[in-house]
Amino acid sequence: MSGYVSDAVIRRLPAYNRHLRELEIEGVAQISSQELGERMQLTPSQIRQDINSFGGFGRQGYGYQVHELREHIRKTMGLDQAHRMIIVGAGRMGRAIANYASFAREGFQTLALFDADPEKGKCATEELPIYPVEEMAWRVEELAPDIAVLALPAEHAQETLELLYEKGVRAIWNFAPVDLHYPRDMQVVNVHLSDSLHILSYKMNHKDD
Amino acid sequence: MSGYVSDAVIRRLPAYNRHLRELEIEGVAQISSQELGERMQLTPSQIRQDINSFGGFGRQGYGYQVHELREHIRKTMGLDQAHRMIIVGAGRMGRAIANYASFAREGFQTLALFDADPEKGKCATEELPIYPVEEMAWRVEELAPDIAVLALPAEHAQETLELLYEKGVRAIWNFAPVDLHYPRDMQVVNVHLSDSLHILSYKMNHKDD
DNA sequence: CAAAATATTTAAATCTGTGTTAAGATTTGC
DNA sequence: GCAAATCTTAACACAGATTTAAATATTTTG
Repeated sequence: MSGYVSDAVIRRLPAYNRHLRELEIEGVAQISSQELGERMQLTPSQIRQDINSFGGFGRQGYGYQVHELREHIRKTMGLDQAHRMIIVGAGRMGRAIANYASFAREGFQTLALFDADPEKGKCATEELPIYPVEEMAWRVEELAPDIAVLALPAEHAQETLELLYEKGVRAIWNFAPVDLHYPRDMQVVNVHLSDSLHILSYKMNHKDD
Repeated sequence: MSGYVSDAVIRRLPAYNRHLRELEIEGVAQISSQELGERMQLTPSQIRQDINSFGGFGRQGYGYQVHELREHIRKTMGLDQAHRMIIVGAGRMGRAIANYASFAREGFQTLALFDADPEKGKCATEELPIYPVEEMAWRVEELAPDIAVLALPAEHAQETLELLYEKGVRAIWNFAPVDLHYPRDMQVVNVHLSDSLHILSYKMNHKDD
């Protein structure tokens, strides 16, 4: 049990969490790999192998305890801990993320936004402060966020990452359409919206396969 | 040359397009897999194999013509054609997408938004109409979009997809945190923001690997 | 200008990670 | 206690990435 967790499994962990949460809400206490597989559109064998790789409990002839399994996954993903976020770039995307309530509910608290033009887009009813980028260096030291969201123009993403690294930030959630370079001890996850839309476009052009 | 294009390559196509575009802007006319590999953080061999799989010409002892290669990739991805989009859900995310200028520049035109409460969020300076969801059925027939963006609560995503399918929409860009079921002749690409953030959280908890 | 050296892609072979299948082991429920 | 259900583990198969060898183009040099 509980050995090396492969990349492929890590990418599926959030889906497990999501589906198990639904099951909990529905009041399902236990489930078999067969049934879970149908819901998640995965083969039962893959589910068994996945779950086994990060700590295999599951009772033979019985299935998995929904709550127990979910708690284990949540802990593995670090979702039992609170996270402090800042958002760099207060355009529509930055503000949309800032106000996406479910992140806060899951323990990802947004502390502040930064923008080159802090006045823009004031209309939205938000209680979060928008600071000018010039203040970022010292404010970051003060706020001590552990995650920074990059929702700014591609051309400023790399330099911003470097400043944030200097100030102690070690995790980046990047929405800028650029491939960043970063030190080994920094964690970066990209959300390349444009890429994603282009893949849809590709698939539309190749319905046959 | 030009045989089966693997899924892994398809996911990398947008990155190729992005980097080649940058090279074009910089005025670079030709490039070797070696040099491109450094920029993209891929091994030169992978780049050569990738490019070869979707029609590879590149001149031996010379490299690839930047413009020619990019045009080929753009055509492969269907980016030479215009696309008509509607957005279902006019919350912050929906409106952020609607106003993301670069999509329009790339030929993805947003025609309209739909929302259960069409009055909400009127402050943003937008020229796009927001229609009530009740009108979706007939409006979709009239507008004839080829892509629908789902930026609505998870619980309404599946039924909306089904209605859209009925009305002829065959491509979905899904932002709702749910795994949709859909017919074989429909193309769906997911942007699971929450999942992506959770993966970042996981990585922060496992810096060692 | 021809021949050798260099750079670079192409194509085939190998390796690695991931998913699937199948056999074995454990628990449940009657 | 036995049959059915279900997980666990190991073996197998496949896709994707890397390495190696071969082919071809360009540049250099005498």
